[in-house]
Amino acid sequence: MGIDLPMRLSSPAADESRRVIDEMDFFSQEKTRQTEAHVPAGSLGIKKEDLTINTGLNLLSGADQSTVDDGQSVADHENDDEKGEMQIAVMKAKIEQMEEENQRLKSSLAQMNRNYHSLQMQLMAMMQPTKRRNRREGRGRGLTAREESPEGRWSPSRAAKPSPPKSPEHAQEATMRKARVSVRARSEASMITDGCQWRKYGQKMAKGNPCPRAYYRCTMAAGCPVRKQVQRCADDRTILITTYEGKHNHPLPPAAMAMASTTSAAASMLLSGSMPSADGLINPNFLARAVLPCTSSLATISASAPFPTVTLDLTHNPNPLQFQKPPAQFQIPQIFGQSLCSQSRFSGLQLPVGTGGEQKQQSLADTVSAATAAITADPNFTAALAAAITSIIAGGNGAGGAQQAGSHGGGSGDAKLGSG
DNA sequence: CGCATTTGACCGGCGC
DNA sequence: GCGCCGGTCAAATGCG
Ligand SMILES: [Zn+2]
Repeated sequence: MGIDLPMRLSSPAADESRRVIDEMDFFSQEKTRQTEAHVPAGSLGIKKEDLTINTGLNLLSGADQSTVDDGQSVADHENDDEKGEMQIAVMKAKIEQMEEENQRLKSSLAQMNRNYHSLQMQLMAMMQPTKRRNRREGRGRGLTAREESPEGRWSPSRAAKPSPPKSPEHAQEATMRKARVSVRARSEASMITDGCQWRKYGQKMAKGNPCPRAYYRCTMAAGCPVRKQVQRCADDRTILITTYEGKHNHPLPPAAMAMASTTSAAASMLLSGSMPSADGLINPNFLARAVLPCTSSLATISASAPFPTVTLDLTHNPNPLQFQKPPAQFQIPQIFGQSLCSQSRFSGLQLPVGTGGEQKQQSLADTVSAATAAITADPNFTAALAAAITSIIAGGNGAGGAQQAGSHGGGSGDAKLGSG
């Protein structure tokens, strides 16, 4: 019946299943991260995604079956009705078995999907229900009674600051959140393309700077806490300073991945300043090289600000200003300072930036993306970085930045920590 | 119509 | 307490 379905389903079905797997993977991660959250037994509908998934499975097993069947029938050819019937019976039995298994898988998947959607619902519920309180309702912001709980919106970053950490886990998050990574790159464009989608939510005139500062937030996923601010250097307007804050909530496109894991890695490491002494000897060096393998750039850590800030300098700018910039730096940076100033594989990084509007798609060639791509291109680095970060973070105090790096290089993860 | 950007108002922290 | 300042919000507006 339905068995003679396409055998060519290979590509589309495979695609489908792959996507499914991705989802499940993501789901599992999410689940892991959210296990603590209590599950309100609510009605959650199964969307068509379920159908899609099931269909895919059916197709797969069906195709398998049909293939076998064809072979058999051809081989047996003719005569021997009994034999043929036997065969048919056997085949039917097999088919039934397959169907059973299919059913099991189906239900299993359905279950998983339910869980997934449940979690998603919870997430949505956490993000949206409060929506916005009517704050500037009557001109006075706090005047109107707050009917809704002050929580509910994606409070984390905001609320994390003043309130004391409730658990060590939170402490870790808070620490991470404080971290910032700023990237300075040469770019004509108003904003560098880093693979993420950003929505502008504000713009201010900086004090000593004629150029305004723009505030963006990540829109790739609902509730993604990542923010970034973009500002042009006052002295050299060709230099764009992008400061990232927070960690992404969701899987990232490959282009953004390296960037994110890089920054996240740097941040994580720097924040874990309390690195265990033994490891401390090795890790910093490794990370120093890992974070920006062969870049003619500088990475500095500034402790002057309330939050630790990692600055990646991709400008390769002879301009002495940036070198003398921060008078108050930690001693840690020497590690970075040294090891990061070398080689010049990236020297041409100046940035092609399509000033014309049409090249948008190619504008991936923006500075950061270039660096990112180059970094990504080196599997060894990625894997090693992932492994390193994962081990450090996880071993240290929680899954903070490991999430990104880990998810990326996860597969080939355990590469060459010792290669350096 | 739904989305993103613009833009003035507002808030909390900080220094005076 | 007041005002400045950096950061954020959300109505209005623009755009596809
Ligand atoms: Zn994000």
